[in-house]
Amino acid sequence: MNQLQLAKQLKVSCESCSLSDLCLPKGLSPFELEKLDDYIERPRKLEPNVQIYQPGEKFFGIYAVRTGGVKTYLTKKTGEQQILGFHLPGEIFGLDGLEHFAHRCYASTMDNTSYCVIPFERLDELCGELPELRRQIYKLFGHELNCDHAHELLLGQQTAHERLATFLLSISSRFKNRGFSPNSFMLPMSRHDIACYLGIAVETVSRLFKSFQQQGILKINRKQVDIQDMERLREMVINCEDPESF
Amino acid sequence: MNQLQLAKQLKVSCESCSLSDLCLPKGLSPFELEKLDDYIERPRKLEPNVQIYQPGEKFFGIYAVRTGGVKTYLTKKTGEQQILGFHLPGEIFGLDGLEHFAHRCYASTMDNTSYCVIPFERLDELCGELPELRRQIYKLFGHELNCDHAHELLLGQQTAHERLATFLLSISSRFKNRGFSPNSFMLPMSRHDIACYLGIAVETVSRLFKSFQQQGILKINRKQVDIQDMERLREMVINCEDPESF
DNA sequence: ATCCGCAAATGACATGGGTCAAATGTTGAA
DNA sequence: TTCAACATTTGACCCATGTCATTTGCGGAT
Repeated sequence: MNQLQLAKQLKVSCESCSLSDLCLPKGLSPFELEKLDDYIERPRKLEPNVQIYQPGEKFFGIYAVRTGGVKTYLTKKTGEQQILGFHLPGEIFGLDGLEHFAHRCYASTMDNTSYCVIPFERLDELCGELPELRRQIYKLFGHELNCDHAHELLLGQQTAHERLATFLLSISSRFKNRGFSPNSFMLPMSRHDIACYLGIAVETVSRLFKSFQQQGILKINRKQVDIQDMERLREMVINCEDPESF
Repeated sequence: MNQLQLAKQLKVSCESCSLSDLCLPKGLSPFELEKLDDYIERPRKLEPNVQIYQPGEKFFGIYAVRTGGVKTYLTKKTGEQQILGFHLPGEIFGLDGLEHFAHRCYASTMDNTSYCVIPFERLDELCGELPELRRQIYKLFGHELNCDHAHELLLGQQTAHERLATFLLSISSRFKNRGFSPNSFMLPMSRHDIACYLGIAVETVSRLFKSFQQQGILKINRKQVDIQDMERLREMVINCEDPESF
């Protein structure tokens, strides 16, 4: 096998990627997809708890998670962090770099993780030619914004148990969308990260998991979650927003 | 004066708008500006507490505040709202509609307010031709996202007095950017709205204003704020983020 | 001016969830 | 297998804020 063939094999192909209908290429025509495909870097692999970027670092492109999980977060000088989002396979991150073409937050892996990088300059050039790609970018962007808005509602107005319920429903529906069971899944993040995302203390997360379990709403063993009463979980969250849609 | 001249006079001109260096057109060439200008609707005027859009409503375009002030918010079924952002003259809102081409949150005036609407379909067409306009849009997107991230940090990790200090610094620097005094300004929103934005109770806002005043940090009379010790205010907020840049 | 209605401030009290400390699990390295 | 380091759980205590009730103040209408 010569170099060329090898390179071709190694090259990531969006078309063949099992996540392509969840990721950026969703809705693009084969022609458009091929053009985009040429630009995407081969997946990178990282171990758990490795930093991908930090504030001030140059923005190169949009990241797409293939396997594992990534968290994005800000920190206070005193060290506390606020996790902004968890990014599961098929989801993207890195848009925080768009304002100044430099990142504003941190991104780290939570697990063994592989991801693609879509170089932004190339993507932007393509956007000039492909209206459908532009639309896809807008959608992606609007989705990020709406996720952040839902997170603000959670942080500003929900009680601790509402927050945890909202969180579980969100993870559940994201697994479901990806074809996995919505009732039984493995959380990719630590208790500490959950607490940090929800703006509550780790101890509170522990106590709430115990309480949910005692009420027969779920079974939990380390990171394995089994939702036993989805309806009760939904009743705990009474926003005007439909959590399914985030 | 014939109809045509009248129409031309009424037509809003970005070029002549005093806010143009804060708003979308910032950084566009005169040629690009003129093309964009043709599409922008004349400013609309509304009284205080009028709803501009609500969840589910079709997304027509990006809104730019000319005078007054606008708040965007989500609500829980129980009625509590979470204010997502305050939008002052020269600032934009409405990007929550990008995901599904329908809005996901509410937008209401807080004051007598006038605003422009930039029809999105036209804007998008122009984006195909004008790379510099695309870049401007990305910057806008990124800025919105970063503002929301800072808000999440505030809601998740800051104490009540840190929140109020952060809020005052943000408003102050936004007035400053617009050429007004950073030390003396009129808040366009009610105590209730401040509380709702900060995720705390109205009563807490009252008490904190009193406490800040007793400490000689500021003077406050209804909506008139005079910051007397900006440094102390800054010391109260110890994030890794520079609040000036939001 | 006076009155009305709403916004803001104030006081008294209650509590959700934070903090601290200790115990218990879990994992990975040697 | 054992140990060390770290994650998670549990318990006891308490404080920053929320809640509720009342008062005060302002601004618009008459």
